Amino acid sequence: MGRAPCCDKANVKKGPWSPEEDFKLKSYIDQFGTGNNWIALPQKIGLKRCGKSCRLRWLNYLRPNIKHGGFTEEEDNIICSLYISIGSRWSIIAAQLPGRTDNDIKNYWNTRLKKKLLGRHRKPAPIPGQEAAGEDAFDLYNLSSSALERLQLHMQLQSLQNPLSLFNNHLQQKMIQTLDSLNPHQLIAPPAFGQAPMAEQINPLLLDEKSCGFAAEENLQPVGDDEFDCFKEMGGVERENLAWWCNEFEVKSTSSSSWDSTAVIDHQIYGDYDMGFSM
DNA sequence: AACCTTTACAACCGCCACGGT
DNA sequence: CACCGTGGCGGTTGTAAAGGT
Repeated sequence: MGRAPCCDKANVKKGPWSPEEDFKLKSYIDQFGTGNNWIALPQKIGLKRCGKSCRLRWLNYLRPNIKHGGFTEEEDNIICSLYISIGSRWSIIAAQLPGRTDNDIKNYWNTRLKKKLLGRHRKPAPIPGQEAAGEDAFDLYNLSSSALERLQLHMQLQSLQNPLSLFNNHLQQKMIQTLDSLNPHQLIAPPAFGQAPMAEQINPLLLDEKSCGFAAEENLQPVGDDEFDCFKEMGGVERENLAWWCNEFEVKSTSSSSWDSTAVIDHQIYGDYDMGFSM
């Protein structure tokens, strides 16, 4: 037996909110508050809406000091930094951006930022019979799409900062090949791990006050024991083997090397990714 | 002008956590 | 301790607008 619905679906209006509905909801909440009961609220004010729908409407559009659109470059930086480190925890990300809602940020990421930063991945044809050996090979395919996306994004950011390092590192090249040719039957051979960056270069990518100025804010949950969620998914990979992932990532909020995709085009690092997206 | 595709964003859905009973 | 109701969250869908052919 399934759970009971939160409201009577048959008698509930769906779709876009009318100005009248907005007015009813807003003026009631302004006057009486939500009463800590969203489910009962629409009945009180005579709205044929689900309580959840009322809550969403209020939180995303009607409550005071909500900003829509016009994301600044600084906000872009914060969203990207947090997405890399904690993934799609939009509510946490939204908590760092006053006036922004998780829904807004999620939409913005999915429709614009992601394309701007990652480009469009041209799915390659599978290569028959190509398999890599190695007893400690790890299967990138088993990473979630979110984790892959974050790895890819991180590599992109690293290339922005230090384009030459990309070509000096065998593993990174291997990873790029793998991301390009990924299919369910392929494994990647274990790379040579003697080329990890020096220890002092390793930055666990925790966003600190110095670089971003928001790590100390109370709403930001710790990213974990100085590692990325996406790295945690690679259970079979030894931590030190991933050291190269952690080349210092500096939020480039002060220089011209911002998140502008044109910088990436110059380097032509990812030929398989269309970085020509412009906003 | 008509049609098709892409983009942007509002809204819905279902799952999960939590507090009250 | 189990159950229930609710809030919160992230993923997904629907759709209008914009752009392209």
